[in-house]
Amino acid sequence: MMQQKARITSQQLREAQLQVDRFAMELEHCRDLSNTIVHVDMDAFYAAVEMRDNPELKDKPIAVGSMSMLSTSNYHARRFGVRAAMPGFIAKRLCPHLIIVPLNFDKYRVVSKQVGICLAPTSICSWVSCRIRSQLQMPRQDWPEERRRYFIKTGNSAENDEPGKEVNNLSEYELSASPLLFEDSPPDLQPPGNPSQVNCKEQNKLQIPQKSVVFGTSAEEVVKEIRFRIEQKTTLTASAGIAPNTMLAKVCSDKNKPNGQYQILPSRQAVMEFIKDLPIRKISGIGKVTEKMLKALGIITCAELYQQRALLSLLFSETSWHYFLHISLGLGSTHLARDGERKSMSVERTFNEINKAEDQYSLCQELCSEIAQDLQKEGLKVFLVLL
DNA sequence: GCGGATCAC
DNA sequence: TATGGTGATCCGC
Repeated sequence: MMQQKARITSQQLREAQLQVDRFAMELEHCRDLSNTIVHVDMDAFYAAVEMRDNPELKDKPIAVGSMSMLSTSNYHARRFGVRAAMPGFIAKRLCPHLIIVPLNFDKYRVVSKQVGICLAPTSICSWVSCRIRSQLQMPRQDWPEERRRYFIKTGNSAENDEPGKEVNNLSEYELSASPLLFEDSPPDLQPPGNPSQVNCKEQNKLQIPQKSVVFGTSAEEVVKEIRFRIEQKTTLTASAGIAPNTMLAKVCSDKNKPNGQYQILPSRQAVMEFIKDLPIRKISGIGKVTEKMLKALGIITCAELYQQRALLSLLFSETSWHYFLHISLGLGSTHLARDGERKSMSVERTFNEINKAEDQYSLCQELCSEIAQDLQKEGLKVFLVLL
């Protein structure tokens, strides 16, 4: 490639520059800032689940996997350089006290579904992968304050509420208006009969709500609400990114990790400001090899990627330089469906098919019951309310 | 259409 | 002692 580069004449480069800039102008013309994409990412997911279920592991450096291969580590272990995809025996050398916990996929799957349910009532569309990365498209209309109010759990009652235990406690009101649509909602999360009783009197139980929170309706607030719901339901924390497209939202979700969120406001200027000094390696799709190739051309940041756009169009395939140009302009997908089909049952599929469907209601009903059945197989019980 | 390379997780 | 498994995409043949 370097030889190829050496053969490029300044004339060729000028022509390439014109062609690329024409294309860049078209892209700029089509820039869409009207969507809000949220990327939710669980913090050290497997390790967090293991720590939650075994308090002895708290405050200790742990990793999940085996002596041959680790899937992830907690933040304590990361201080020693212990990372995902690292062989366990090497991690042991870096951190002799490291505790390696074997994988429990069945457990992660259950928690994953729980997190998925936490997304549903705040969004119109979500997608949850088995590894718990999830993205969702908003916006929700303004809901009444009661619907955005939560009581904060106290004590240790947060973990592992048994599915189906609290069915009897569901009130008529909760079924229709509660943000919690699942059957196994802990009783202390029920909406207030009287919103003013913020500092609740004791009810001779430990798990009495003492404080309530109300989330706003901005994207930032909705995402805070989602993370709050996840933490209340699973005792695990999540980070999130909010941006006008999926590519940026994913990068953002990493920015204030763990247990934080970051938003790129929907303006061209905000996007460009964020992109400017961002190392290209942070972008999903740019791996070790591509990073190294571009580094050889003097490209580390997105701004440099843009500067070299003409050269890149001569050295790389069309798909590749188009991809690079999109990145350097801060452009990305503004919708979640990649193609028509996805294997896993998901709310996203529901959303896409509803959009196309002639008989929206009956299809929605059908797919919702499918989702419910799916979740029941995992031992979770849900109400799906068609509005 | 197939296999290799790259990438995400 | 010991460095994964799977699926997606792109590319060249």
